[in-house]
Amino acid sequence: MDFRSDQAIYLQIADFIIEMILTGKWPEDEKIPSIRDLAVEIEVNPNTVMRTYNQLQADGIIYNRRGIGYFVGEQARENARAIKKQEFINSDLPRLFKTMHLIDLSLDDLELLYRQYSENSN
Amino acid sequence: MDFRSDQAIYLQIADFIIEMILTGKWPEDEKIPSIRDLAVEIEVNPNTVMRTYNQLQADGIIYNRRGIGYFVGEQARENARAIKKQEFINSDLPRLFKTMHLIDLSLDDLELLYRQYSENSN
Amino acid sequence: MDFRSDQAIYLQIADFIIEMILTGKWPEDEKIPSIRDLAVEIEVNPNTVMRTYNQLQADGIIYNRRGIGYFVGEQARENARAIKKQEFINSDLPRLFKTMHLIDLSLDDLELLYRQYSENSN
Amino acid sequence: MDFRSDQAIYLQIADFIIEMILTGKWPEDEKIPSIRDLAVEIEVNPNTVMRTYNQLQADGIIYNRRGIGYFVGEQARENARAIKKQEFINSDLPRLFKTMHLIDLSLDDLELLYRQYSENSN
DNA sequence: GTGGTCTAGACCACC
DNA sequence: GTGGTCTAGACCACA
Repeated sequence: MDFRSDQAIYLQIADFIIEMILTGKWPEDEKIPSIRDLAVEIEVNPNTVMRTYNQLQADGIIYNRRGIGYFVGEQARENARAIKKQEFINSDLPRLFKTMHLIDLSLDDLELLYRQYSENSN
Repeated sequence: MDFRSDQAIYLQIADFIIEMILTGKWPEDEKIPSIRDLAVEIEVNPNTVMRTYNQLQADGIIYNRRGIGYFVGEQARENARAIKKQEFINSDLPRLFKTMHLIDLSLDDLELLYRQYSENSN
Repeated sequence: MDFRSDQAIYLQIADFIIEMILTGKWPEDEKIPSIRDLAVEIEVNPNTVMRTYNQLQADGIIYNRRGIGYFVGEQARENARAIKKQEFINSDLPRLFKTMHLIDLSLDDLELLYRQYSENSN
Repeated sequence: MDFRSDQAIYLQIADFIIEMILTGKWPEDEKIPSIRDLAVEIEVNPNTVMRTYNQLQADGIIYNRRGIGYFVGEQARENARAIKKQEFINSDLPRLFKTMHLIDLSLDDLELLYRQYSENSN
């Protein structure tokens, strides 16, 4: 796993976990890697992973059983998707549209770029 | 002026100035507010405004006449638009599209939201 | 049985057993569930139950006959009540009163809440 | 400042700050000590203080201005008192009353203990 | 100066 | 084994 430098590592780990959940690779109530294991695997300090887990727990996406580990929460997929969607619509989109307007980029242009992106990611 | 906490203030000021230029409110060669005046008006430290002006000058969007002040540069609109566009396509869009995919938001959904946004901003 | 996360599970189990004893549901010299059985019933690790039983035995509330099981001790009710009372007065109450003072809750308010609680628990 | 060992230090610091706010010693919009300063004063690691500030910010009790510091939030007194009160009524009180019942302690007994406590804290 | 992040390593309670 | 807390110290961006 390699990290971008423009965002905190613990947030990028959170995005990774949310992706695992949203794509169904980590189903509901499944145990997720222990803090130590994940830290070793992605080569970061355990404290950094713990910070990620703390936040995801506060968001209701994962939960924790004492001495056992962390688990994917009930309805984590729905919750995570809802949270992400709200964030997206409330804070990303307005900025997106405003920028599009400023740089004179139409919806059609955006559609074109989207198709290019889709092709490249296949 | 109120600032988001997820981006440096000096960058948000830069965006504001670019918006003024792109929308034509500050035309080419027009004097822009002095560092001190702008700092007072938007209630930030003059150092912060200076940082904004320095960067915009480095980008060729504004220029400065010693002892007189800062001015909108020649072809500032074109330059600013080109810079914004590059930024947008290279760094904003990919993450945008990835998020859209994760939260199951289609281009059609986006179009709908765009129309809602357009109506509200009128 | 579901556990709060703000206290060790083995202590919550101890509270449960003490409650059984104080309310007379488990009378003196009666055999209590085996470690294994209780562990299965409340879905915790047997080690955790063992820890509870060890402590209760050390407190003189239960005793154990090798190969047979654990039993409610002689005068377990009196002992348990005395221990709980000491704990309560020495460590719970001071913090309680301090909090009451901070949130501006009077003895009269407390009395009111007590009546509400009594009604609901009937 | 000396800390009990039965609760995390960062939570005890939070309680201290809430007390400062509730008693009016730190009024609304007042700057609170910087992370470093408070850490030096109470002789803990800055990370520990930061943890406290993070939580209080999440609770809406303090807020932060980039590069300047942390401040007592708007209506922090009301919010803090409300949060504390909810916690108290929902989680402390039921346990309190249950324990009182188990150890055969009446409201009158409690009142007596309260008066003793009040005298001692003067 | 301010906070934010990260690492390294320690100790602890708990399961 | 698990997580939770704390320290020490570093580096960074920002105001």
